[in-house]
Amino acid sequence: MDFSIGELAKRTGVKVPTIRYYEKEGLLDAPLRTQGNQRRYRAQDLDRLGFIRHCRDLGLPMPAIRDLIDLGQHPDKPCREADRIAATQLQSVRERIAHLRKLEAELERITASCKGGHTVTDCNVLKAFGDHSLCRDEHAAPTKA
Amino acid sequence: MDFSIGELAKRTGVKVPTIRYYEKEGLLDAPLRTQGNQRRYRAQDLDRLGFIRHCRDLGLPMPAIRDLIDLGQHPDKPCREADRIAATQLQSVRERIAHLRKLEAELERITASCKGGHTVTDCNVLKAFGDHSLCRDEHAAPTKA
DNA sequence: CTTGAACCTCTAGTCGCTATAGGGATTACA
DNA sequence: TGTAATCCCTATAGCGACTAGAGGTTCAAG
Ligand SMILES: [Zn+2]
Ligand SMILES: [Zn+2]
Ligand SMILES: [Zn+2]
Ligand SMILES: [Zn+2]
Repeated sequence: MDFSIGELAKRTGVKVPTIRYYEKEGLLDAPLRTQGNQRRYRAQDLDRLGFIRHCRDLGLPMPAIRDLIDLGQHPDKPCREADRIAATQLQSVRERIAHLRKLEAELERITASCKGGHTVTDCNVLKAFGDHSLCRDEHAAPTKA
Repeated sequence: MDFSIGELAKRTGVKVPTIRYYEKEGLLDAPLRTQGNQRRYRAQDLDRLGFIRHCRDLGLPMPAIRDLIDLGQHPDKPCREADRIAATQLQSVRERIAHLRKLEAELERITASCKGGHTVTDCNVLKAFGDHSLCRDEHAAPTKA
């Protein structure tokens, strides 16, 4: 019925210190304890931790996961908030892809700029790294709004 | 000839605390000081900071930038190391893009799973967030080697 | 009952900055 | 020369999501 934190870790693939961290951050409820102060979990904790893990694997930040857990406990609330979280995350992922694609293009150009010389002086890679005017596009990190 | 840290910040777009941080981390040489202990920079520092900024805008981690700066100061060294840094960064960017594309696909599916009901119970978004078996693909974060 | 694995709390480190506090220096202008 | 505004200094703490370690306690198997 009840199981230890190590057991929970084994069943979910989440490391033990991470589980304790999630509890401290309020994503997992504080479980019951043995007389010797060790945590004992139940099936519902397994579900909750699986939910958290999957959300993390989708890249959601912890505040968003907290909000989703809240929603799951108030099933009569409107679903707008959950939808908005999904849409926001999708947008954020797309922005990151767009940014990385610019970096990819410039890095392709830079790696190609090695002219086969043997020394740093002969090679244009270092110049390409240092000189943005050689770049085709802007590629600075977006201001994380 | 010489200019203050604020002036350097203005000319490069790098914030003042960031400049001090780069100095502490050994990317920028410690500049001369006024009698009142304020930093005074010269043209070569401007170049160096520009180089650093551009590398950061290309996503390079600071150790790689340190290595590139070292190479720039020993122009007779072989260029292999610079080429390797560029190739490594390109590969890393491509892996991140591949990962984010998987997230994008799953998040598209999740946002589309809102069936138009008004409450959390009616809406499938929360279920989709919690249940990886509904996903088409693996999408866990790659172990950052 | 003894052993050894697993558990506990607490602290600090990761990365690349950014923000704040509490002071001192420089500069411009009267 | 006085003074006020603006700049600069150091040192420390915080961000996010963990991870690693120290130093000590409890549990379960034999
Ligand atoms: Zn080369
Ligand atoms: Zn560039
Ligand atoms: Zn919905
Ligand atoms: Zn999934």
